[in-house]
Formats: sequence, structure tokens, C-alpha cells
Amino acid sequence: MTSSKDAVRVRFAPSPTGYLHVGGARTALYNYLFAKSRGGTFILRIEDTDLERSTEESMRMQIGDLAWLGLDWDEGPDPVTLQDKGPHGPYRQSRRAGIYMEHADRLLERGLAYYDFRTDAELEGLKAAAAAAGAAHYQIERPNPLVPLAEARSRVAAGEKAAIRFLIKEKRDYVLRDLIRGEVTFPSDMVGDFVIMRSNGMPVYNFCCVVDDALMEITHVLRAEEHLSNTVRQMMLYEAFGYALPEFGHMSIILGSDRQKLSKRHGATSCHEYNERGYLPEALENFVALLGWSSPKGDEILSRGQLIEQFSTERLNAAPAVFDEQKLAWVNATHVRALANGELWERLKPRLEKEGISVPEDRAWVDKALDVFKPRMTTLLDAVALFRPLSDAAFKVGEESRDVLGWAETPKIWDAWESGLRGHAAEYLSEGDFQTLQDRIKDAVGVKGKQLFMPIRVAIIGRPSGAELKELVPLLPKSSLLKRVQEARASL
RNA sequence: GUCCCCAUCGUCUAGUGGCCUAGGACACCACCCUUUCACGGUGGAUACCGGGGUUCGAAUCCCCGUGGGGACGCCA
Repeated sequence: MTSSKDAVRVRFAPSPTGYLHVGGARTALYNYLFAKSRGGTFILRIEDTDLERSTEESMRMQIGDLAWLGLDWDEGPDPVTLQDKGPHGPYRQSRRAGIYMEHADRLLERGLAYYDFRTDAELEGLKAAAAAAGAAHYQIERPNPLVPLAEARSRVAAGEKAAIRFLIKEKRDYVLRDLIRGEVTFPSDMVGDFVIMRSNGMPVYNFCCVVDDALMEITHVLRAEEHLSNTVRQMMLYEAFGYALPEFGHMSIILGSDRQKLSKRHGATSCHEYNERGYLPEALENFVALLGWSSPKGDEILSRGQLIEQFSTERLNAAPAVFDEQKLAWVNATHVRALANGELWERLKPRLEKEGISVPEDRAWVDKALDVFKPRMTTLLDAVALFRPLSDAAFKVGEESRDVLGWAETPKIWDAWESGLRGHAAEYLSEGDFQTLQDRIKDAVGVKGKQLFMPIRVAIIGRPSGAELKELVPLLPKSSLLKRVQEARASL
């Protein structure tokens, strides 16, 4: 396989029902990394054959999340126009009905599939009866006799509803050589004759997946473990059509903290939500990459480029992984700190504006402010609380300042602070200006340490703790500082 | 119920028979830096699911338990 001259072609094939789940994001990422690391092609295929649940809106949501993550595809629907790009379209399964029907016909002709006219209610009854009789398995029995093909076709042409099932000819073992799990053996009788075409004319997953993977010349299928037992059905179909089997790699699923499959009740599970909560796409990507894969160099923080460079399927882990919010937070904070001020500001600006926080925006001021706040941010959302004290409109002496307000020296410190400010000529105080002024207050009032700086901090941000004053003060114009100390005094 | 997969610190993991008195990261604790809070630094506590084999030697290989997960849909 290593020296194959055929180029690698992989796909991510979500079904559009809501936002992109973090598990899906990881699947997409691994496929993307694999393609990029092997100079291959990454394809997006939309599996929207379930008419009940799939919507175009959901498709746009998924595409939006993929775009946010920066996982761009070489073939698939265009992210903006949704027009197909690439030579193997259409890339939405709902538009490939003719292809599937043609394939189903091939199987029907060869007696490898049959029309099943039984209704849902009938099948339910059979299942219930089997269960009641203590049957060893819940498989649906093959109808006996089968409706002859010619008769079945005329009944269908006359408007009768029927599903098409694959007919499992022989009982034997199917052996999958999985990239992640090694040799996996499936007895063919672990599945019964399965539906390939619904009675509404839409294909079922296992069928269209095989047809599309074959026609789109997919070479490697990296997907979640929940598909592992589907693979036996797909192997039967590959064999029936004479299509070459791609390589398969079944990665473990992501669990919540209770070790159950990660789902809505665990809180945020979609990329969209993490975006809203102020997570960086590169951080979420970095974090999910580490859920089931590890860097050969032992790196924990990796850029897209490093991921591509270091990725290989050999390091994919077969054991399930628990999604740990705390580690995600750390990964995010680390990526935030690594961002250049200019870049970080671009990402912060819309969030601050949304909160009605307006601050000076000149480059020098932003640099000063971000140097102070960056180490204190876990998510972009934290910037709101950090920047708000800089917004005059938001100043207010908080409950946590109660003790400080009661100190005897506090009013004296504030008087000294105010008069010092008035005596300062420039609009802003530098760090040195502030230190000098603070020393003067210390001498004048005769207090030091906490007793000194906590009252000053309350007069500046309304709270006794926060960023270093010598860093914060230079961010506030004198006029604003004066207004604040006066307001603080009013709250005494 | 049947079949399939999985099993190292609380969590993510390294480890492919001797380099392991099991390494790293997150979280936790202590200390240092710091006139607060972070950031940063140093150190600490914590794991090979159980039982049998194989072997001179097993976290690593095999078997059996146990536990967890997945599948058994006209969902994907």
C-alpha cells in the first residue's frame, strides 16, 4: 500500500441534521489530515437520503462549521453557492437517485436483491413475534416465496410500495483488515437481508455509501467505530458489484464524562456552540486531534501544519476517549496566548462590540491592553469581562469592595489619588508616572501594601483584585480616572 | 439475547517482551516569581481491570472472566 501509485482520495460524509458535532469534526479532521499528509484529495459528500431529517439549512450549518474550522474540500458542494465542484458529482446523495436505482437493478437482475412488499406494520409484527418466542436474534426473515422480479416490477409500476433488499446468498466469514483494529472477522449471518432501497425510492446508508465510495474512487475510509459492524454489509456489496474494497480505519467514538457516547445532554457538543463560547477553531481542532491520536513527538500544542506533518493512521487509537472540557480550555488558552495582538484583536472586536464595550482602537493602545489581558484569557468570551472595566459606562463599585470601603485610610488615599491625578499634565499616565504617584500617596497617607493598593484599585476598576495597576492605569485616560474616583467616593 | 470492538494515573495518552522502581500533558497539591489575580518556573501525589498461561523475563503475546462501548432500522 505504501508505494501505491494511486493518489489517496478520502471523504467526509456527514448527514445534515443540525450543526456539526465535535465527533464529526474529528472525523473530518482526520480525513483532511490524512489527505493533506499524503498529497491526496479530500471530498465532502452530503448524506441526505433521510428525507425526514435532512434539510438544506442543516447542510449550510454543517458547511459553515467546516468552514469555521478551515477544513476545505477539493470536491463537493461549493461552500457558498452549494454548486458541485469536482468530476465525481453530484455530491449530495439526494441528487443521485438514478445512480442508485441503476445499481439496484443490476443486483435485481442477477438475483442478488429482491423486492419486499411487506409493510412496516407487518415487519414490526414479525419482529415482536420473534422476540416473544425468545428467538436468538432479531433479524427479519426472508419472505418465502419471493415475488418474482417481473411480477414485482409490474406491481411497483402500478404504484405499489416496496423496498429492495439485498439477498445474502451464502453463509461465510468476512475478514476485514482494518487500519486501526487489525483483522476483524464478521460471520455473514450476523446480519439478515438488509434494505438497500427504501419504498420511497431513496437508498439506505450502507448501499449508497458503497456505490458512492466506489464511483468517487475513495481509497481510504476513516470513520467512527459505530460503522464497524456495518462494514460486513458493505463488504458484501463491494463483492456483489465487483468493486475494489477501499482501506478501512474505524476509530473509536468520543464519550462524555459519564463514559456514555457524547450527546446533547453532555452540554455543548457542536462546533457552533464552541465558536459561540469563544473557542478558537485551531484550538478545538488541536484538542479533538488529540482525542484518539497522539503526536509521535509527544507534542500537545500543534498547528495545522504540524498536524499534517505528523499525522499517520498508525497512531490512531482504538480505545474510546472521554471529552475533557478542562483540557480543551487549556489548549484554547494556550492558542490565545500564542496569537499576535493584531490577530487576536480582529477576533475580539466583534464580541466586544456586541456587548457595547467601546475602547480606543489605535494600535499602540490595543497592544498595551492585550499584553495585559492576554495571559488572563481562556476563551475569547473572557475578554468581555476583562475589557469592560475599561469602559466608563460599566464602572461600578462592586460588592466585593465592601471591606475596602470600610478601611479608615481609604478616603484619604482617594483624596491623594485624585489630587495627584489633577496635578498630572498628560492625558495618560505611564507606568512610571503611576509608580511615582503611588509612592507619593504612600508617604502622604502613611500606608503600604494591601492597605494602599486595594483602595486605589477600587477607585480604578471598582474591585479590589484584577490586573496589575501599573499595567491597567496606563490604559485609562486621566479624565476617566477622575470620574471613577469621584464615583467611588460617592459610594462610601 | 446474538455478534463485533475496547481496557495504562480522575482525564487525554507514551509504551509494540528486557531501556518501566511505567514517561508526558490537563486537572489537583506545595513552593518560587509577584505590593493582588493571572502568566511563568520548580517539586509532589495518583495508573498497567482480575485470574490463569507462554517465556530466563510481560503493561506489552495467548486464554478465560469482568467492566465499558457499538451494531442488530425502509437512521447514518
